[in-house]
Amino acid sequence: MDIDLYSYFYDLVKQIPKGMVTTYKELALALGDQIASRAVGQMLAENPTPIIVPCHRVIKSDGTLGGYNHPFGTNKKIELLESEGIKIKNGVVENFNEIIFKDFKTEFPLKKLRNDEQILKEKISLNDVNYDGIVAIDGSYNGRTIYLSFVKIDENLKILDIKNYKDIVNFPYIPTYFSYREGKEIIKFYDGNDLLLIDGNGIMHPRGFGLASFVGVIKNIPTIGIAKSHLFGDIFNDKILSGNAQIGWYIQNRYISPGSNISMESSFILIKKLFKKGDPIKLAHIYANRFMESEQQRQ
DNA sequence: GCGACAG
DNA sequence: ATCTTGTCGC
Repeated sequence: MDIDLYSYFYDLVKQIPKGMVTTYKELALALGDQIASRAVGQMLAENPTPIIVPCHRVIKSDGTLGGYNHPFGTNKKIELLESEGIKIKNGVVENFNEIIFKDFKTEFPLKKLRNDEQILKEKISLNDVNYDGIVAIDGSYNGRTIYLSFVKIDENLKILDIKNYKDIVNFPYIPTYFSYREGKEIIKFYDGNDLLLIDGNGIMHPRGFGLASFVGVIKNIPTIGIAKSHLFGDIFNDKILSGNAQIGWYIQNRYISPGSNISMESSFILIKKLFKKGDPIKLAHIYANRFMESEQQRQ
């Protein structure tokens, strides 16, 4: 399923009738997961066609207005809402409960993605396989444009090859749904039989299926997730657990987990070895940024 | 009121 | 990852 979540979302916003409002949370629920609330705000901020897509009709769950991307900011939002008959007092919408629109016609796309994951997740293997080389991957973003770098390295972090790709993403960043933003892009451009080091998590994920697992299963190659911050699991010294089961490692302030086609133990040994020389994701990040800046120079 | 929230 | 249209739980 390759959904353009931006388009799907703007179509949802168009359903809010004049004279009514909805909330960021209700739109997130219509997408299929409340965790997308902030992404709703982000997509509204990027609304390419204000008024046509009536983003001014979206307010916060407590009845206050929330932001508006306009030189006059929230004042413009108030003006638009009042012109549609909405009463606002002290920055709060009156009769909030009577005029809140919740009846979206939707197929809950994020729920669909979660269902699809259940099938893919069965294909995760934590058995070691052979691979050609090691490739570290990172993406830099400017709005909806991604600049992706694939940096082939040896075990001493010596750079052997660099490949860069530029694309427009069709999915916002939503916590725990990072696969559908960056993973789709990695899958689109990567071709080979290397071990991939990916900026995010593998099996160390609330649904056991993070970005590195998504890529590892779909490409059927070994992948390791390397995250800079904590998403899921309980840290005990250098191990990260979910219940009794180990799901990852905490090494040098990084959150490491196998994606697929590699064992927990091999992930540890390889990452330990690489980290003695440096952080491969940081390396890929430098090249992704450099690529982004050089492309922007070309304008 | 402050921190979480993979990037 | 950027540079700010959220929500929940402590």
